[in-house]
Amino acid sequence: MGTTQLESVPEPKYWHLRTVLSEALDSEFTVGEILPNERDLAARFGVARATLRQALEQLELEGRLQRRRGVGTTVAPPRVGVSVGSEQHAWPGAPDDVWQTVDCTPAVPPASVADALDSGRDEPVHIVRRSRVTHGQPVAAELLYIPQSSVPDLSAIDAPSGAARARAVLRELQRLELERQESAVELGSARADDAKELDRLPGAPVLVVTTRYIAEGRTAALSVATYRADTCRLTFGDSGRVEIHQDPQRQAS
Amino acid sequence: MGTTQLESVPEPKYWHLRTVLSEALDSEFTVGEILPNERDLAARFGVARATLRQALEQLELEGRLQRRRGVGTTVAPPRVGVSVGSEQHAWPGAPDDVWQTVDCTPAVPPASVADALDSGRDEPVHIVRRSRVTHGQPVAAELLYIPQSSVPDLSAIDAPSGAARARAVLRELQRLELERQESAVELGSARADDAKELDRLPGAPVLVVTTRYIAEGRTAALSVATYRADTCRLTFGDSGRVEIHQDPQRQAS
DNA sequence: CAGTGGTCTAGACCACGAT
DNA sequence: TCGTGGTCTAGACCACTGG
Repeated sequence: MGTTQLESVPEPKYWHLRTVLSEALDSEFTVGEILPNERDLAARFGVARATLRQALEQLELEGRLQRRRGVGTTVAPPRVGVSVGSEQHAWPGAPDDVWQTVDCTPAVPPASVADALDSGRDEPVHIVRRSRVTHGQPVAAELLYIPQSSVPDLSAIDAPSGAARARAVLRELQRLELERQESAVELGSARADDAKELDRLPGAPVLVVTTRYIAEGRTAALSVATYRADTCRLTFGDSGRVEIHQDPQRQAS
Repeated sequence: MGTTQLESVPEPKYWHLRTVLSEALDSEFTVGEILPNERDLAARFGVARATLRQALEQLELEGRLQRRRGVGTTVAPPRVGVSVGSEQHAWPGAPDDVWQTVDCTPAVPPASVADALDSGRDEPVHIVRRSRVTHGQPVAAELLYIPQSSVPDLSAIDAPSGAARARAVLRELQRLELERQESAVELGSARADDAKELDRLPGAPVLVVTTRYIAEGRTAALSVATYRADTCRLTFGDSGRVEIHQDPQRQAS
C-alpha cells in the first residue's frame, strides 16, 4: 500500500537497525543520555553484537552518538559549526585567530607538501603545530608549513624551535600581503598523533582541510588541518552560520 | 633504538595492516590494478577476513581503494577536486553551472529546511533535483529548496513538475540579485536514494554541503548537496585547484 | 556458473574508566 | 574489580558481476 516498491532486495539488518535507533534517538532520548550497553541492545533487537555495532558505527559517523571505551554510548549534541574559510582572508596568527600555537620545528617537508608550496623540494620549512578548541573540546589539529623564504627576517636570537619560535614565525608572516587563499576539504582518517590530540582512536574519521595562503604570486604557507568529523560542521562564507542543526539530509518525505 | 617508545599498548592488527597495505599500494601497485581477493589476502597476512576487511575499509575511506561487489578491490585514482564555493557567487542554473537539472516537484519542506529558509514552516517550496558528473562519474546529488516567494512570477503554463519546470524555476531565480552565499560541510552517510544515484551502497560516507543563497536580506534558496566522500576533494576559493594529490596527511617523518 | 565483496553469527579476549 | 566499548576469530550464507 504505502510502499512504493516491494523490496525484492531486503535492506541489511544493520541499516534497518540504524533507522530504528535513529528514530528512537529523536523521540525518546535527550542529549547526553546514556544508551544501554551493546550486549543488551543486541539482545533486545535479536541480532549479534557485531551487527548492532555496525548500526552504532553509522550513527556515530553521522554525529548522532558518541562512544567511549570503559564508559558507554551517549547521545551526541548537535555538531558544532566551526568557521573555516572566512571571506575576509587573514594570515594564520592574525589578531582574531582562533588557533592556539603549540610549537615549531624546522624540517624538510614531505614531497607532497613541497610540491604544493612553490618552493624547491629541498627547501626547509618551519612546521608550526597549532590546535583549535571550541566549547572546551579539541576540534582540530593543524600543521602549518612555512618556507623559510616566506619569513626571511627571522631573528636568530629566538630559539630554533618551541612555542616562542612559532609565534615569531607567524609574526613575521604578517608582513607579507595576503592575496588570497584556497582551501580543499576531504575525508581522511586520524593518524595516531592527531587521534591522541583530538581525543579519538586512530582511524577515526576526520575532515582534512588543506589551505594555500598565496602572497606575491606564490604559496607563502600551507596549512593542513584535521577536524573531528563526528563533532564538526565546517562553515565557509563570511557569517559562518548555516543553522541547520538537525541532520540536513533527514527527509519529511 | 629507533623506536621512540616501546609500545606498551600494541597497535591493533587492522591498523598495522592498513599501514602495510598503504605502503604496498604506494610502491607496488598502479592505479586501477586489481588486488588479490579478501580471502587470499587474509590468509597471506594470517588474519581473519573480518580483520583484513577493517583495514580495507580504512583505505577505502581514505580514497585509496575502490571495492565493488562481484568484481574485486582495485587501486583508486587520486581524488578528483570539485569546485564547491567559488568566490564569484552565482545562482544555481547560471550559464556556467556544472550541475545537470533532473526534475522539480512541489512540496512542503521538512521542518529543518523550513527553519533554514526564512519562510514560514508551511510555505510550499519547489524541490529541484540535480546531479553532478565529473569525468563520466556521478559525484554528487543535490536537492534545491526554493520557496515559492523567491520565484513569484512562474508561468502557470509550464508543467507543475518535471525537468522543464525545474529549468523554469531556476530561470526565474536569476532575476533576484544574489547578495552572498554561505556553505557548510559535514560528514554523513548516503541514504538509499542518494546511494543509488552515486553508485554506492547505502551508508557510504558522503560529504554533505549545505548552501544558503541569500538575496534581498533573506534566504532565497537552500541547497543540500551530497558528494561521494571516497572520490571527491571539495575545493573552496576561486581557482579551485589545491594540487595535493597524494594524501596530504602522509608524513615524511 | 564461479568468484567476488557484503552481511551476519556466536563466541573470545583485551584496554580502558570508574568505583 | 567490574562493566564498558574495541578487537579478533572462524565460520556461514547472500547478492552481485562476469564469462
